[in-house]
Amino acid sequence: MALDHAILVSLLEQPGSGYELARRFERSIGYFWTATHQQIYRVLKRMESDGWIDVREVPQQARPDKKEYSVAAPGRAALAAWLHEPIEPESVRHDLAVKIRGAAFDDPAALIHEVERHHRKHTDRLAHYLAGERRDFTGPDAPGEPDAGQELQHVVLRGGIAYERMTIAWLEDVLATLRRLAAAHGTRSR
Amino acid sequence: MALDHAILVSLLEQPGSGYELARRFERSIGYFWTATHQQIYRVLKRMESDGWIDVREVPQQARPDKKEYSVAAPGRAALAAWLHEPIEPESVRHDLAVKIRGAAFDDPAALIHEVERHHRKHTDRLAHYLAGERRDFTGPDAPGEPDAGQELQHVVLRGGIAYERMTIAWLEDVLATLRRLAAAHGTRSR
DNA sequence: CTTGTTTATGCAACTCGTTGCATAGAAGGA
DNA sequence: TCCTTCTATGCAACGAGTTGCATAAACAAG
Repeated sequence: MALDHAILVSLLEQPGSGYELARRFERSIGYFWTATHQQIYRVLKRMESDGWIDVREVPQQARPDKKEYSVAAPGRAALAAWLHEPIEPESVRHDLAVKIRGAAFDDPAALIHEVERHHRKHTDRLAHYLAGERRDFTGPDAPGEPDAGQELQHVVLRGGIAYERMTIAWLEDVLATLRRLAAAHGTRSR
Repeated sequence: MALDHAILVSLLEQPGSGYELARRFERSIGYFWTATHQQIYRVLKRMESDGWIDVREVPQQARPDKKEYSVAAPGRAALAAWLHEPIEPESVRHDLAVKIRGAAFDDPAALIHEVERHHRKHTDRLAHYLAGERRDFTGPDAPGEPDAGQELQHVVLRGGIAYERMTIAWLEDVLATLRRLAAAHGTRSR
């Protein structure tokens, strides 16, 4: 049930509306947690009725009004309590690995394009992370003396970068294996 | 909905009961997909009524009878169809990263023990994977001429190994960051 | 002989996540 | 003028995943 807490952290870093949160979940928070706008609105409603967050109606020109949420004291306490609880290391859900093992019962060569597509996506994501890192942390426009929040955001981003680099290298390993199998199969069937 | 397909792959690699599948999901398949026995029994029931898998009652001595499932032709066809569909790269769910960013609004030092605990767990898991790799693929008792299925299982296992190594290195980065922040905080508060 | 462990299967209730759809104001282009 | 896009919020239904509990046969330990 960490979506609650992910939203609380995001609102502590910067108050905002459900819509703004949804966009953050496509970017920075989305590096390690995904959520759709429906999920977010539902959780916001629940947390508001529980008194964890406050709402403020913000009239806007040139666009619809929005509800800006910010964390209230009980929400902060709930987050602190969660931070002190131990959690289990994440459970993995890797569809592509299922496909790779499944390819043994089908045509391994047919997977090559799919794996190449994933390789491109992860390469793009890595470039995006690295651009964000230069912009916010290591580039010339980055703040000179980072505070604790920035240090922690940076170490999480470094995790995302490490993950993408590892994944890209592994996908290249997968591709080499699939191509070797495809070649061997071609030889045998002739 | 890839649990169906993960089960089909596992049953193709080796037919078995719901209980046996649940144990595989704690081991090899569990490297990239998790499932509880309730989930597994429920899906097995559905796939059986859809004609994707066949059941065989197997009487056993010294333990309760079991139902051994194996993949039927329609199940194999369903798996093949899924293999040819493109899938989106996995969505990440990393509670620990939420905690790390949340620590900016609490005490970063309080997270150190939690991160150390995760570090130990991942170190154990890596050792377990490496033992499995030696046993099944690179050790002296491993088969000399691996078939396609074994090659593909090995490349997936190499992915698990790469993931654990990357995670362990990142957790060390996180620990160094937390300790630096804790020391700076201690200095400032004096 | 009772208690605990392993194998083996399952129901019920609940929460979480996904998908499809609906509404609505404002801006910009065809 | 109509169509699309962007901002902004939300409902309803469904499917996936989790948690707690229940049953039962066999064996091992006390």
